Order: sequence, then structure tokens, then C-alpha cells
Amino acid sequence: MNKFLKEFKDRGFFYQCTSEDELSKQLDEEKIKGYIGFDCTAESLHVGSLLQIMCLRLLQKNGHQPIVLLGGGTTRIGDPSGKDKTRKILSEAEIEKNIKNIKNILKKFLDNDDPNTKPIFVNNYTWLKDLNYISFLREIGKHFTINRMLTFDSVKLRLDREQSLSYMEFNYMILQAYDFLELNKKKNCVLQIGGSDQWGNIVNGVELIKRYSNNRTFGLTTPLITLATGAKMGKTESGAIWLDEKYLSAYDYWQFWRNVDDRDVIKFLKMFTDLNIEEINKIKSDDINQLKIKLANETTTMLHGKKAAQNSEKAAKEAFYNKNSLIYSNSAIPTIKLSKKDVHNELNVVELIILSKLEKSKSEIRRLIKGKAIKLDDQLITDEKLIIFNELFHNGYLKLSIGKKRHIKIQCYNFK
RNA sequence: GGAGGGGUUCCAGAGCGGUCAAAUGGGGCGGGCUGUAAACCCGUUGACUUCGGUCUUCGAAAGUUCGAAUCUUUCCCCCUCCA
Repeated sequence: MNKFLKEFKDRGFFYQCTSEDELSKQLDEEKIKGYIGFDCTAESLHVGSLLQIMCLRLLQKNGHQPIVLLGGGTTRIGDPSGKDKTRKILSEAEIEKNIKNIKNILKKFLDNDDPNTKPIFVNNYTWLKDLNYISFLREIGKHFTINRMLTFDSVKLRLDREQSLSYMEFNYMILQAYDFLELNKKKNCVLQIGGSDQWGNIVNGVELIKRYSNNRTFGLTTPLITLATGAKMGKTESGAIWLDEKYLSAYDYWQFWRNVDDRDVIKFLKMFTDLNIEEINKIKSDDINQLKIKLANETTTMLHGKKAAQNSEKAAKEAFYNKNSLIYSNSAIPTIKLSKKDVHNELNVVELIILSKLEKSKSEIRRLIKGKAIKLDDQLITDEKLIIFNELFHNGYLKLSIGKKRHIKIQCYNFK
């Protein structure tokens, strides 16, 4: 089997392929271009898209060139796959902003220097915006039968549940197929990779290209990643695991990986790190926590850099293992600064926590205090009326802990 | 177009004039046990509070009533069946 394809499988990326043997053969014979489309509905990408990104990296690693399609056009329509309801339609400005943001994140993960493999970024709006309806129907539309389109899951599910599917959304799969055709014509792209929910859309593209130009192309899908708990990857109760530091700090990103379920560790090491697959297979999981730290370091380094990863690890050590030690300015624990005007003589714990922005409801904070969750410099707080005074701070710093996992350093000089 | 059923707190889903900030389950959060894991047990889960209470919530608006998530009217949205 082809090297790329083998690693693709070994790492757990593989779900379905249109014709595996032939793809393998073609990959052996030449360096190809493969594309993945990213939805631009959100302002940033979260870990739910990480597997897709890893696929792009794997292409590069094997000398193939990835094409990143940022769906400026199709985002204006909305993919009905896996959706119960029509999505809200974004404004032009929002979409443009999202595309820019997402592109920057992808660049962090990809090698942008090697001219043979550096990613090609395309926006399908450039070719979709000027389509002529009549000629599109005549050239492209004739290759699609409604009979067949009705059998695709994305459509069928909606219809079965008697949820409305607009004509606009119904056309999404045709446009995605057309994207593939366009990339095949213009860039000689022969492979589309996507999540398993994209299978129908991808197959449509492969078939359209076959009918239109008799070219051979391939589709490859990745499985839907679920956590051991059954939840979808990417979103937690406290918010999505964003890949953008603006929305999620490197420390919190590190913590996400540090806290994965035991059962997911090896799987994630394979999927989301560059560690050699044989090495991972050799690991005996006698120290699962060490592995989790490894996972957190690798993933954080890949996205935020080595320094950020080291800092996060250091901060975690301080927060979880150096109990009862005072916090100083060189601590890596996330810091919030209080300005003098925030602070007055009567400031109590509850207000302090509000100022720290760790919680926004006073009732919730009072509940937490009653539940023995709040600590200042590892001292349990039991009185919600406690007034914050100067002696609590050591060299202007105070550690605030909420529960076992949330620790923050509060900095305030000249506290009264 | 005709006939019914429904919209409840993060989700599912009870309530059907006062005892309802609203059962129960899930999820979340916190505590315990541990390993920053899982499982399990316990607590908690609208906001504000001088801890006495106060204020805002049951699709939207108006009304009946001492009192409405619960009754009436209009409107919006969803579902089922018939044409």
C-alpha cells in the first residue's frame, strides 16, 4: 500500500475511500494535489477541524501538495449535512473576516516554505460568484439527477424528519461537486478529503468530474471523532476548544489535552501529534499521566510553539503540585491585573472574583464558597463577606483557585 | 384549504388557577474517593440580597382574577391527519 495511505490508516484517519487501490497506485506514481474545504461559518477553527488539518500535514509530509479551499461561496449557502435547521446566513463582511482568520490558523500548522508542497489557498467565491445560471444548468446541472440527490443522507434526513430544506441548501452539494471540478480543471487536483459527513458531497464531485471530463479523481473521508464519553470532539460546556489564542489561551489548550480521557490518549497521540507511529505503538501505558503531558506538549507546540507549551507545563506544575507555595511574578500561571481604581477598601472576595472575570454571577460565587470551592493562596474561603486586605498579597500577588482546576494569579500593587 | 396536537428554565420532559423559580432524567458546576482520568457517592444548577426577602422567567402581546406557566382573545412558529 502507498506510504501516505498506510500512515493515513495507521493513524486512524481513514473512514472511506472511493477506490482505494487505484488511489494508492496513483499516489505511488506521482505527487498529487489534494484538497480539503473549510467551512467559514465560525470566526475561528476549533479542535473539531484538527483532524482535517492533520490530513493536510500528512499530504505535505509525503511530498503532496495540499489545496485549502476556504468556502467563501458555499458558506453563503450553508451546508445542510448534519444540520437539522437552516443555518443563519452570514454577511459578506463576516465571511471575509472569518476567511482571513482561518487562513492564519492553517498557516501555523502547515509548511509554507517548500515550493512543491506549500499550501495553495483558494476561495470558491472567485468562481462561484460569476456563474451564469442557464449555462451552469446546461453544463453542470444536466449531470445530476434529482432521483439520486434525494438518496443522499444530507437530503434524506431532512426530508424524513419533514424538516424544510430550501432549494438553496439543496444546491449545496452541486456547488461542492463543482468546486472539485474547478480545482481539477485549473489545478489538476485529484483528491478531496473530508469528514465522513462529507461523503455524499465528495462522491458527487468525483462523479461529476468523471462525466464532465472523464478524469479520474478520488475521495477520502475521515471518521467522526468522538470522545470516550461519547461527546463530539471540539466543544465543551465551557465553550469550544478554539485554535485561536484570541479565543482560547495556550494554557487552556494545553489543559484540554492534559485532561483527555485515559481511553483516548493513544488514539489522540496517533492522530494529533507527529510522533512516530511505531514509537506510539510500543508505548506501554504504565504512566498514563506522563503520556497526557506528552500529548499536551506536542499538540500545544504544534499550534502555539514550544515556548508556550513549556510555559503551560510549568504553570500546570505550579498550579497542581506546588501547593502552599507563594506565587511570584515569574510564575507561569495566567495572570490578571487589577487596576487601582478597581480596588477599594471594602472589596470582598465575591467582588474580587467578579473582577477576575472567572465567574460572572455573584450567586454562583456564593454557591461555590458554600461548596468549599474557593481558595486564596490555597486557603479555603468559607466566608463570602471576607474583605480583601493588603496582607493577603505577597509581593503584589495572590493566587485564586476555583475548584481543583481553575487557578489564576491576581496581580495588584499598592493594595490598600 | 379542512380537522386536531403543541411551543416550559442548557437539553429532554412533567405541571394545567394559589403550596411553582416550576417534578424527574440528562448535561454542567462543586465536594468526596483518586491520578488534573474513568466509575461511584453527595451537594448544587435564574439574578440580586443587609440572608428577612426582592426582582425577572414558562412562544409574543393584550385581558379575566385578590392571585396565571396554568383561563380568554389575537398574533407568530412547529407537528400530526385529511384534501
